[in-house]
Amino acid sequence: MTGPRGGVLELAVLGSLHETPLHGYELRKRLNTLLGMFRAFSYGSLYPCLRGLLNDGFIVEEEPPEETVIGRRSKIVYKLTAEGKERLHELLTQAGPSAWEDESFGIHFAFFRHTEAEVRLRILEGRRSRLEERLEGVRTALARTRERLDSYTLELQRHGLESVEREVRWLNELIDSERRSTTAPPATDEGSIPAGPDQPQAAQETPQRAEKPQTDK
Amino acid sequence: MTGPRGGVLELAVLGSLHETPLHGYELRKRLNTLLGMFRAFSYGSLYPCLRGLLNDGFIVEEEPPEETVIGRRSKIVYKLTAEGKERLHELLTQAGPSAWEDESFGIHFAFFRHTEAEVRLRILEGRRSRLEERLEGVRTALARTRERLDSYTLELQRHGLESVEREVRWLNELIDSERRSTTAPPATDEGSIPAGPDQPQAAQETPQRAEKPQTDK
DNA sequence: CGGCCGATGTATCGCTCCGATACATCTGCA
DNA sequence: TGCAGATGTATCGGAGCGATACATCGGCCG
Repeated sequence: MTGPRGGVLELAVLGSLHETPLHGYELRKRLNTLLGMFRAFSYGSLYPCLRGLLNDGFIVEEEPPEETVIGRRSKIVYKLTAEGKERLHELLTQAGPSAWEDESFGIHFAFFRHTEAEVRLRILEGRRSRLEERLEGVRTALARTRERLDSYTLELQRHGLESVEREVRWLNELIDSERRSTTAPPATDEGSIPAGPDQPQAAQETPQRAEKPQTDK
Repeated sequence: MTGPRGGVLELAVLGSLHETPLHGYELRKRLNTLLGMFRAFSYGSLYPCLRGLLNDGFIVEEEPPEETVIGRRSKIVYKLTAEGKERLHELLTQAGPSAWEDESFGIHFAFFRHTEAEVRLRILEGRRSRLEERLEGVRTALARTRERLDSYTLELQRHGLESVEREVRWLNELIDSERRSTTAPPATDEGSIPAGPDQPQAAQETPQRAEKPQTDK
C-alpha cells in the first residue's frame, strides 16, 4: 500500500468513480451530497487518497475528449481501472467492524447496490449489534451510577438513547426486508457466491420501507 | 499552550474534574458513560491532554489521604486548581462554532448546568442553524441531481434527513424551554453577568421536557 | 495455598482525517 | 472592463482514535 490512504476514503472514492469518471472537486461534492447528513470529506484527505490510488494503479487520469480546449485544461478527471474495480469488489465483500462502525457504515450502505445480499445482511446485523452493545453499556453504567444527574445531562442521555433506539428499529426493518427478498425467490444453489467484480445491473431488490409514514407527531 | 491538547478534550476533562477529583481510568469511564451514545474517548488523547493541563497548572496530582497504604499507590488522582476553574469558566463562556459542531456540542450541552443562560441559548441556536444549513445544502443538491438514485442511496438519504429533522425539533423544544424559564422570572438587572468561576450550586432551572412523555411505544 | 483470570490502572505510537489556507482559472454580470 | 463568486488543485499542522504494552489487585476454583 503505497499512499497513506486507508479506511473510509478509499471505498468512497472507488465507489463513486465506479459510476462515472470525476475530478476532485466534483468528487467531493458528490460525496458530501451522498453522505452530507453524516459526515463531510475534506480535500486534506481526498487528494492524498487520490494520489495513493493513482500510484497503486487503481485509478488513472483520463484524457479529455480532445478539442475541448479553450485555454489549457486544468481539470484532472480520474477514472477507475480494472484493478480498481477488483479492489472495489474486494472492499465491498468484507463484512467486519470496518464496515459497521460509525464513520464507515454510511459509505458501505450507500454502495449496497453493488454488494452481495449475504454481505449486506451481515453488515446490517453487525451494525445492529454494535449499537445494541452501546445501549447495553450505557444503560448498565447509568443504573450503577449512585449520584443523581442534573437535568441537562439527563436530557442528553435521553436524547442519545432515543436516537440510537430509533436507528436499531430502522435496522430491524431493513434486515427484515433483506430477509424477505432473499428467501422469497426460488432457492437456487445456495453455496456459490454469484457476483463477479463487475456486474453492471444488480440494482434491484428494493428495501421497501415496510411501515406506514406513522403520521409523525 | 504547552501540551498539544485542544478542542474537545480540554473541556471534557476540566468539566469532569470540577465535580470531583478523579484518576485517568475513572475519568475515561465517566466521560464515556456521559457521552457514550455520541463518542468514545481514548487514552491516546486523554493522557497527553492531562499532561498538558498539568504543566499549564490547570490541574494537579492530589495527595492520597495518607495512611491508605498497603503497597505503594499506583493511582494518580487529578484535581482542578483555581486557574483550572477559571479556564473552565472561560471555555464555558465561548459560544461559537467550536461549541456547536458535531464533535463538541454534546460536551458543551452536558455541562450546561455551569453555563450562563444567555450562552446556552446562543449555543442551542447555533447548533440549530448549523443543522438547518446542512439540511438546506443536501436538499438543494438533491433537487439539482438529474440522475435517479438507487433505492439504498435513497433510503440512506431519507434516514439521514429524518434524523437531522428530529434533532432540529428537539432543539426547538429546548430553545422554547430556555426562553420560557429566562423571561419568566422578574427582569433583574440584565447587563451584568452573574456567575463567577466557582459557583457550586446553580444547578436549577430545569429544561422541563415540554411535551407529555408521549407514551413512547 | 497457589495459580490464574479479568478488572483496574498508566502510558505510547502510528495513523487517518479535518480545517484552514493558498492560489489559479473560469463565468456571469454590471 | 473589471470584479465577485464559483470552480478547481494542493499542502500543512494538529486532534484524537485504535492497538498495544505492561503492571497491580481482588476473587475464585482446584
